Amino acid sequence: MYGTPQEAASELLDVIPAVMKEIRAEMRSQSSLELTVPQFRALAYVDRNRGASLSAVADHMGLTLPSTSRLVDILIGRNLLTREDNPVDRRRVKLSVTNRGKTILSFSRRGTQDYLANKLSKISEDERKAVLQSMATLRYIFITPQKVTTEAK
Amino acid sequence: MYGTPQEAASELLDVIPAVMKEIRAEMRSQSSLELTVPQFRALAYVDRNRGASLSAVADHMGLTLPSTSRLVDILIGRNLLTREDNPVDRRRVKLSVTNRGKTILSFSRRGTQDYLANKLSKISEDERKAVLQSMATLRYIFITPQKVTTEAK
DNA sequence: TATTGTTATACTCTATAACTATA
DNA sequence: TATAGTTATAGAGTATAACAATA
Repeated sequence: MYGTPQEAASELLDVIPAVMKEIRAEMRSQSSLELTVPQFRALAYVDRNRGASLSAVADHMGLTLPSTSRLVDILIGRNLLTREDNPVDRRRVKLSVTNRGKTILSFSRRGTQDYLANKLSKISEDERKAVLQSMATLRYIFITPQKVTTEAK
Repeated sequence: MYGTPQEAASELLDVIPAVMKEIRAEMRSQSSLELTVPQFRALAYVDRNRGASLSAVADHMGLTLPSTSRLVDILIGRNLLTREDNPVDRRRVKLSVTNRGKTILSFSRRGTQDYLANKLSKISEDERKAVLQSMATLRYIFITPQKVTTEAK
C-alpha cells in the first residue's frame, strides 16, 4: 500500500458499494419500519428543517424536483410527512414530519446505527478512531466542497 | 471524537451514502458508456470469472436470481455480455464479457477511478494511507465474513 | 425431489418533458 | 417572464410468486 490516489480510488470503488449494500439491506429489513435510504434521508432532512420546501429537499438530496415530489408523495402516503401550502408564497410547500414519521425515523436510525455499531464493536478503538478520521476526510473531499456551489439565490 | 462504535456508525451512515452518490453520478455521466453501479459490478465480476453462472453472479452481488436475470438481460441487450448453455449441466448458463463489454468496463473503471483519484489527490499521502487502512478495516468487517457463508457446493 | 434459471407482476428510484399556479 | 411544484411517461433496480427444464 503506497498511498497513491489511484490506489485509494480503487479501494473506494470496491468497498463503498459493499458497505452501502449493508446499510440498505439493514434499513429494509427493519420489519414494518421499512425505509429505503432515500426515504430515510429525506425524512431526516425535513426533521432537521421543519417547514422545508420541496426545492430545499431536492437540493439537499441532489435530485430533480419531479423525483423529489414522488419521493415525498410516498412518504405522505405512508403518513410520515405532511405537506401544507406556504401562505407567504403560495407556490411553495411546507413539509413537516408527522409524529409517526418521527417515531419511524428514530427507530430506523437507531436500528441501523445499532447494527453498524455492533459490527464496528469488533475492531479496536484505535481502528475506529482511524475510521472516524477517514470519514471526516471523505466528508471534506466529497461533501463540503459542493456546498460552495450550492449557495443559491 | 471518542471512537465509540455508535459514533463511528453515525459517521458511516452519514458519509457512505454521500460518497456512493458521487460514484453513481460519475459512472452515469460517462457519456455513451453509461453503466449503473450494479451493471458495473456484474460486468466486473464476470470479467474476473469467465463462464460464471447466473447464481454465482447473484451470490456475489447479494441479489435474487430474478433480479440478476434481469440485470444480465440488460447487459446482453447492450451487447456487453453473452449467455451460453453449459454443456456439462444444461440447467446452468455460462456468462462471458464481450469485447465491447471489456472496452466499456475498462473505460468506465478508468474514468471513475480517475475521477475519484483526482479528488483524493487533494489530500496528503498520509491521509490517503489512513483512508486505505480504513477501507481495509471496513472490508474486513463488512465483506470478508460473508465469504465464509458463500463457499458453495 | 432439488437446483438453475426465466417470466409475470409490482413497487421504488430516477430522469426528461409538458404542464399549472403563483410571483 | 421566472419560479415552485405536479403529472405523464419511461428505464432501471429490486423483490416475491409461479413456472419450466434439467439433474
